[in-house]
Amino acid sequence: MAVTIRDVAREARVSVASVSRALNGHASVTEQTRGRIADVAARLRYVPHSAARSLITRRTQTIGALLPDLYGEFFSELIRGIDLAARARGLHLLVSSSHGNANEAAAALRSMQGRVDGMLILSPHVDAAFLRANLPDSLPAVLLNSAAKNAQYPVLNIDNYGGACAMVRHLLDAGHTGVAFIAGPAGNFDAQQRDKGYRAAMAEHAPKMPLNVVDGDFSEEAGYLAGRKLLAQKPRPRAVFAANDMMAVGCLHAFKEAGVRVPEDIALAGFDDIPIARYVAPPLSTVRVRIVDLGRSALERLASTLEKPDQAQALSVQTLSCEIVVRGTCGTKSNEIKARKKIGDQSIQ
Amino acid sequence: MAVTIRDVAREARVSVASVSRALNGHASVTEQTRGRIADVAARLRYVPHSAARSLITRRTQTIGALLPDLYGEFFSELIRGIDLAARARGLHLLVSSSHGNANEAAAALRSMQGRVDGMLILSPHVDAAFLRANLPDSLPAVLLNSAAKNAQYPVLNIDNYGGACAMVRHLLDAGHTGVAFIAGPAGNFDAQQRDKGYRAAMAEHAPKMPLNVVDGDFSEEAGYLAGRKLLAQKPRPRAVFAANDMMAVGCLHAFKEAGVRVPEDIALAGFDDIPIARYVAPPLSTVRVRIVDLGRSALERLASTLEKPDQAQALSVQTLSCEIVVRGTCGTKSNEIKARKKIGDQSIQ
DNA sequence: ATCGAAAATGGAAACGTTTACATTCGGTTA
DNA sequence: TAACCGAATGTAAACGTTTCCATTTTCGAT
Repeated sequence: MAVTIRDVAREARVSVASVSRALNGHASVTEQTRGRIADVAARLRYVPHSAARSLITRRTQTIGALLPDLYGEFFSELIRGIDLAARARGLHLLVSSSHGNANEAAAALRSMQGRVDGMLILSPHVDAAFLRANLPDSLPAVLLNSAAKNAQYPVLNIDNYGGACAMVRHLLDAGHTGVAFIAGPAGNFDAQQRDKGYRAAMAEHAPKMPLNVVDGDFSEEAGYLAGRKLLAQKPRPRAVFAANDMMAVGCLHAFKEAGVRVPEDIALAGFDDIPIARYVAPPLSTVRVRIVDLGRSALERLASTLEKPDQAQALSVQTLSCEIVVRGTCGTKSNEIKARKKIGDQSIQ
Repeated sequence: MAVTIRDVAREARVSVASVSRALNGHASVTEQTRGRIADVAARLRYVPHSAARSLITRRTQTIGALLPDLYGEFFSELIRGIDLAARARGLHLLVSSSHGNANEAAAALRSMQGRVDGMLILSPHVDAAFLRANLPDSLPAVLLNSAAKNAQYPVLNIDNYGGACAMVRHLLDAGHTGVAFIAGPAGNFDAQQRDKGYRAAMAEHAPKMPLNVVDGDFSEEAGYLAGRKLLAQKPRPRAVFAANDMMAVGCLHAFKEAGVRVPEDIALAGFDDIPIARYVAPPLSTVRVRIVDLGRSALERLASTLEKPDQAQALSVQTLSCEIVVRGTCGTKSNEIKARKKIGDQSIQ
């Protein structure tokens, strides 16, 4: 049925070994025979059977991406970044969402076993114990936005802390005396780091102001509710920093609904710079995360680990910088394009 | 190194054949031995080597998705739908974007050869000739939003035509005497169908009104330029229907910039219902496409073809219905949630 | 008890590669 | 010319499964 290496060998009057060598660019095969073999292979439309090849080489040329979900612009961009880098290296990409559920994640991890040369794992929930239980030691992996620094895997994080600091500081610099914070879900690593950034910046630049944190869970709905709660506070906050953009958008709706002007009455800022941020009215000031770069870097990190497996460099934690984007909601005069401020180190430790 | 079926067999004091049968749920293996084997396998953390299995079964349990790009909410949602259905069936998902380039698409197709049991191909550009040249006959595939109805593959389309008709009719019913249309890129199948829908609806419901089509390419920028062009027309159009939401958003900016009120002075509508549509001011009326369902249906179609390969049902063209979503920009009083109107057949032909 | 059929199990081939090792073949050197 | 050497090519083992077929076991019927 399908044409195999044997067919090519027979047709080209050589052994299968020569075909293999010729097609894989090994040395020690005459230019002439190589040419003949290539011709025959092309004519027969020969495509090596990848399973057979993987069986003997123990390589699949595929990397797996385990995501908590596939919903929303964040994952879309992340996958795009990963795909970009993967294609540049001739690697295939096997994606799987785990729906947040730990059991499903474990199952996904197990079923990817043997199908991939390495894993990219993005899950705010995975801890070292989970990985030890479900990832064989032999399978290289890179963790994204993970708290598991104790693990034996390289970790790639967003500079949530630095970004939050910078935005809070920007709001304070703009003259807003009090800055409230809408927090993210409790167990989420990103949310925790942003919260820490808020607290640190307040402590440093407005030590006398009380902290003002209301709960949230990264959803638009939670942002809306938080917005209403903030409006009900007796001395109304002058500025609000939401732990992500979707909550900021919900909060903005609450403010509009109540007839509160943004940014005149209350300044507002988010985190992530999702596309929607540019389109709400007024456009949302936020902290930009270069998600595509996150995906790309993660894949490149993994790929280099794959190429030289015994490199100790793998064990470090890298942090990707963010930048604040000033648009309409935070009450600074500056224009969106000009007022970007680079923050954060490219890499820590 | 890795534990193989042999290790399990030795440990359980049976032959490899029995292990294989036990683990694959074949009949004719005692409940007792099955149990013992399962225990040993679990204890040893045995995971079958998928390449070895694929080699002999000629199945990979993986389907490939070829996309023109991974940019934007459309693909994100599509992948989500595909992943949802794939996981439900225990299939893996290999994604690859081709960057629109035909050569790259061909390369991607070739390199997926043998790694997948079937392909989902979304590309407004692929035609029958391309497929014949790059897809082996033996590889099942489902085409999405493709014009290639002459091909030997099942096709799944969005009801672009019906959706456009319905929206134009809605605008006319709302009392807007003239409806202009911002077209999409010339070679794009979706764009063509939406254009046809516009013309058909105009011909049927406003036969005396002249057609009014300006060029576009699905980008926000093109929408903005088209908006300015439309404002410059001597009898200014009363309503504008953009072939997709991004152009509608750009158009909206042009209108706002010129101080033209929407929907009082000009009504506006888009197509796709991307998330941003809800957040612009006023919220954009549009035609909703249930992208997740498109992905899900495509995968299920492919999976059923995989299960019974010789079914003739494969060759039909299926069309997924759209619904119009009335929000703020089209000058109807109705509320977003209530005013959805189901249109289009679930399936044609 | 014996037989036979059915059920359970085992042996070994096959899947399509890569690669270590063996062989052949020119050509160069003593 | 003999001996040798390196390059080119061939042979066959190995990778880890599944499955066909053969063999053994079980068990009910005679």
